[in-house]
Amino acid sequence: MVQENSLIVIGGPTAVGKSAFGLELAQKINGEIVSADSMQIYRGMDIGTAKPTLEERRLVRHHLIDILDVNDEYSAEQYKDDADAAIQDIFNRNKIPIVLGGTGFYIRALLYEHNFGYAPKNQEIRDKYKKILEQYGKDYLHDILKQKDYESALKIHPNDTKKVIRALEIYEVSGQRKSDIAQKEQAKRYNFKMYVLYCDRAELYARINKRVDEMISQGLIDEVKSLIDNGADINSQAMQGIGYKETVAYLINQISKEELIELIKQRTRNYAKRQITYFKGIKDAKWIDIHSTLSDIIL
RNA sequence: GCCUCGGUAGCUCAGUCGGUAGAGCAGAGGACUGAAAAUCCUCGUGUCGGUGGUUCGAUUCCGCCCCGAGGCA
Repeated sequence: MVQENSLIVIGGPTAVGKSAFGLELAQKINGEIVSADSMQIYRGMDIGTAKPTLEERRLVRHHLIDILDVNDEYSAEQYKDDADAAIQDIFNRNKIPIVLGGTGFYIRALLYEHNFGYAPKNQEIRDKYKKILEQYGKDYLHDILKQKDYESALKIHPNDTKKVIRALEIYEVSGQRKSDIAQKEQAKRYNFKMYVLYCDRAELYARINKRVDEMISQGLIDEVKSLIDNGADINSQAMQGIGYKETVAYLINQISKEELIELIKQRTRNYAKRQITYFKGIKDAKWIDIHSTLSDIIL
């Protein structure tokens, strides 16, 4: 499925300025944007995800934004398929795809061979192991994984029950061990040039703080309220997004408005740090300072 | 003015029956192969408010002073 044509990939932590950068780039090189953002994919989540405006989307075509309902589930594997289709479509129209977003896992799944195997989500299996977890504890759960997939058990910390359960799920659904099907080499699926935007930490955090203040004044709270009024499940994947679950806590009077704002800022900062760590792991990426100009880096 | 309770890591606080101190959060670093804005791992020296005294030794006991909260006049 490797393409002859090359695509451009832009990653980086939240609030670093990816969208503006991508918009400018797309217009210069006749490109279209393929979003790699696990939250902008949901309809109705606009303010809290800093989604590109309709105007911006009119200027440059964006793919994989607003394709899901808030209560829909999604996965990296589905993202890979959807992004493949969008990229193919863009190539077919002789334009350049610009994959842009902060969800590193999606980008990696798209760019490199992962061989997820046939092990889709299976709620029954998850519930079964959750029950075991509640009854017998983390270590017991981890011991089960040790018996079934020793190698994976070594890699996954017993406290990381979410990953322990997924490994068990893979084994039970597919009959294969996660450690067996996971590919080590991770061949590229596309020809691409990847860039990660960065700036120093203090500046990034200042940008985040400012952006959160803007989200609040733009009506984040009303956005969450209306999502809920329209039937959004508080426990859905989408509602776990930063800014959303905190606002829910505010709406049921668990925290004050001041606490809400501080909490969103803090969580967003924590998240940005995790993103940076994740992108560091993508070796083919070139890091570029946000203060450099387009011409400094492209072509 | 008097009384009481506080003043310990950036923040909230614990603790030392006298041998110079530790949690949570923040912050930093890391992991991540069908949930990823999720989930998880590692990292804690700071004039223990100031000053004098008792003591081999005080952040811990005593005196005085400063700051904060509350109470009584």
